Amino acid sequence: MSSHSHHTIRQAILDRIQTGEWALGELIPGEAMLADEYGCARTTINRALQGLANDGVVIRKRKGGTRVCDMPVRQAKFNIPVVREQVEALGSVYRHQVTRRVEKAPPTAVQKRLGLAPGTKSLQLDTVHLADDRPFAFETRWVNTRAVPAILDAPLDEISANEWLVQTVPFSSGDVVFCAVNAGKDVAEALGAREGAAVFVIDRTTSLAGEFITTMQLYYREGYQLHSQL
Amino acid sequence: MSSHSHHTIRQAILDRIQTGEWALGELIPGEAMLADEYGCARTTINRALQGLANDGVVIRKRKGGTRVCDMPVRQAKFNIPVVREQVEALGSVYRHQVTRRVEKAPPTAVQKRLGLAPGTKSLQLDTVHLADDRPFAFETRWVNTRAVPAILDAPLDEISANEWLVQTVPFSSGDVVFCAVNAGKDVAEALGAREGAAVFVIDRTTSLAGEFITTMQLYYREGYQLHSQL
DNA sequence: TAGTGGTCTAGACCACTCA
DNA sequence: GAGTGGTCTAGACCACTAT
Repeated sequence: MSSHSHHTIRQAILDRIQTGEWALGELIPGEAMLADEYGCARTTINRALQGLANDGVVIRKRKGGTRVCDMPVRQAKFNIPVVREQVEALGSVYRHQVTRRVEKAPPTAVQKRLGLAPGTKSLQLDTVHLADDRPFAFETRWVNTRAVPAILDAPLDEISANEWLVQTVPFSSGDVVFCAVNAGKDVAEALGAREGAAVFVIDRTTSLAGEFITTMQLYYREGYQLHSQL
Repeated sequence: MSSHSHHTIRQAILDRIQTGEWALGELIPGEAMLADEYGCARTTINRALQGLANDGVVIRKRKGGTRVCDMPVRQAKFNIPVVREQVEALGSVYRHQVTRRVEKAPPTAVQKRLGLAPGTKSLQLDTVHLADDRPFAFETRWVNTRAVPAILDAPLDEISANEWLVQTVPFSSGDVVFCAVNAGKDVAEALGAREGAAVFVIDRTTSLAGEFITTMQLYYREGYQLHSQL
């Protein structure tokens, strides 16, 4: 009876795919048939298959049936934690320093990203994140003060802009880009690295309800790695 | 009362969180209560909330209720496609070249990763992936021939090892690491880049049913970016 | 121990899409 | 037009855990 849980059935079906019972791209039996085979309700099969579809293992189409994904695209889910938590997870003491704070009209690239009218002022913030007083990451950020005016009064020496935003504007959406760059003079200096060092970068722009909030680049110190399961 | 779809309700609840109706870390009403409020079955509320929990927006505990996640960890889901598809998605012609193919005992680091007994031979493969005959990525790989003996007879000049493995051993699990490194002499040469260039690396080890299949590092050409939504 | 989420069921209807 | 997945419901029981 416990073999009727959608988890169990999902794993059972995955096994049958992995053992090659159904080849890549092949149609697998319909929900009704599987429900009959496993002796459970169709709803349960549905959940199991939706889970597999969500993981990219199968593709489902109404009337088209369910088939094994013929070009399995590996999906990896990453957690992008607040820097302070990363540092503390390493057992180090976190501290941050705001190295620049100005209000001015951003360069056009940033202006476009934030969807601002030309000449609109924004808040530019550079922050160095420290682990045990050694540089851990360097952050350059522009904040759309029109969307989040309250940030001008935030105590950014006590709480990093990132955390302040997370607490104030939670669950905004946006996009992320990962890449590698050679450290320029400014980044190298902030991180205490040599110029030209390979640095891992997270570039992120977030918005809420269609309004852009902030855009930032986070340069991690050398050797940083981002882990995930797949 | 209006729309009873779990998508709609999920969005409605998310809105109520984003507008601050429920603060970070705060308990939100139980399923039964929400079901009553929205005039739908508890099952429907359950689906909506499970979705939000899956996205890290809320945390749910039996008896503890559902509360807004107080330290929102941004989650990003990435697709890691087969290199050929990446190249073709750019509108370029894909080709690959196997630059090294030897069977020998791997260094201890690789031996441990693949869970091999000391001295066990493995297949080492270096591959250059080309886009319009220009280097796109450089791959170094070790394959556990005990787990996948058939690869010794695979036509790896026609199909890349990656694709052959994907088709032969689909949906294996494993882990991924992203990082940035300065190109060494070999990588620089393979990619046609200068030594020391910042290179984006995907390091991946996959296994199936507890047996390690393969481990590889994929070095992308300069300027490569990995995109995602959050 | 009581309360909350987790899940299964049986039945129903709908929406999409392939032929 | 017909077949398949998508979803909602009402009810039931279970499993976990906070108090």
